Amino acid sequence: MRDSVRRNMPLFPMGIVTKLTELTPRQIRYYEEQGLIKPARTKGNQRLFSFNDVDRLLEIKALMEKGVNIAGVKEVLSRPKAPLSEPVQPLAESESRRDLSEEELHRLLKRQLNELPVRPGQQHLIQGELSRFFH
DNA sequence: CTTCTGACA
DNA sequence: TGTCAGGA
Repeated sequence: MRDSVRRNMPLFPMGIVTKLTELTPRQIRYYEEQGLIKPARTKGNQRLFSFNDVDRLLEIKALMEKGVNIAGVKEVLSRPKAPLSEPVQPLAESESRRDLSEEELHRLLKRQLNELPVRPGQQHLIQGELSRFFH
């Protein structure tokens, strides 16, 4: 249970995360407002997302692409220790939480990094930022 | 140049 | 959600 420290380590700034998740900064900031994620901040108030934050964001994205609204995402993606009282079955079918293993997550991120179009001028920033994760 | 907050023609 | 302003 020592990986949690690394997965919760504040590492990537907004730019990296938007490319990784394919979400807009607006959306990411909004999700934070909704309490879905709590990225750390630098001394300059810049957000620093952890591996877990990105994971979380990907789940949120997946959920919303399925037509789940913020309220729904909040319920489904219930906090680290939120006691799920009773009414937590708004979805009409069997979509249970998807526990991504670290390998799956790494593979997913690698795939996305390769699919992302490379802009002329600021290409492989991501590779450098994430290299430490791909042992 | 990148990101941040607040606001809405 | 997009986008612009004004600042850091």
